[in-house]
Amino acid sequence: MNIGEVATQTGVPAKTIRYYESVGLIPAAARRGNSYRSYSQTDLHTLRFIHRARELGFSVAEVEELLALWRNKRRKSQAVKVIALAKIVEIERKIAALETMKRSIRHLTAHCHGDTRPNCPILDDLAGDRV
Amino acid sequence: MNIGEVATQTGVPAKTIRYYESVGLIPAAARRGNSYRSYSQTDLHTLRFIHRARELGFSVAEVEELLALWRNKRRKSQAVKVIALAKIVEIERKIAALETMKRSIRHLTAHCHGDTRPNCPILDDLAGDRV
DNA sequence: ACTTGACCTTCCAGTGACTGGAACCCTTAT
DNA sequence: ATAAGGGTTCCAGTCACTGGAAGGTCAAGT
Repeated sequence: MNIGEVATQTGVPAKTIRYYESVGLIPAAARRGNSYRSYSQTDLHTLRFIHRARELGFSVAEVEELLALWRNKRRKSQAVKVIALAKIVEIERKIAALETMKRSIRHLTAHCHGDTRPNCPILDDLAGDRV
Repeated sequence: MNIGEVATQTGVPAKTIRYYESVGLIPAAARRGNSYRSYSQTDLHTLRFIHRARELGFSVAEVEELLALWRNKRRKSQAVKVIALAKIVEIERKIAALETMKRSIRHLTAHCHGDTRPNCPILDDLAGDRV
């Protein structure tokens, strides 16, 4: 299977597949006629795994770990769960930071008239001119 | 005032201040004795504004807009509010995406024993082997 | 006077995870 | 024969810094 077809089948853009190969996340693809990359069903499967893990917020480095675990039939499910739980914590921290930002901005906008006059508490606050 | 002092006073690292200058977010600083950058109270004020805006999640490009608005005494508060409200929407979208990831991972971890055995529903799911 | 250490300078490279684009090759259908 | 639509490589750009090298400057202590 050519890279384009793999891209549509897995949702991973061709460019990204080549990128994954270049950084060693996936092994170098087999080549047909000395130029085109050729992919097997196993490759497809791997790419889908990667795609899904990336969607869940795992970094490429983490996906590498997960892939290794996936391939290792003697793995401990513990190892996988540790990574997943750590990711939840990380996501929660990001959400908390975003919530804080949102609250602050919302608070600011609540006091801004948003009309054609120049007076603006948002700018005043950013400038440190607390009223 | 030297760049180091400005850094401690504003919370913006010296390196970052130079970077801001290099990308034109702040004007080139005055120089003392033909080498050290020298900052005024106005510069401090601007850097604090930038710092706070960045903390709230505004991109450097957006901070540039906000700075221009701040300096423009004939601005309309509308313009500022539009930027702020758009940022809230953006943050909400990010939060929603993170919540989705979190829910998915939490769901997966709930079914993983996390012990020394290899069986792991997390990997099964990533691989697309839905049970 | 000399040295030490803290500060400053510039410039280049690296981060993460792609993405765009140029320049070129290959295949297939018309 | 040619055009469209694949594929290939490699380099540069994104965003917002950050690290590090190599060197200049300054104030204080010996």
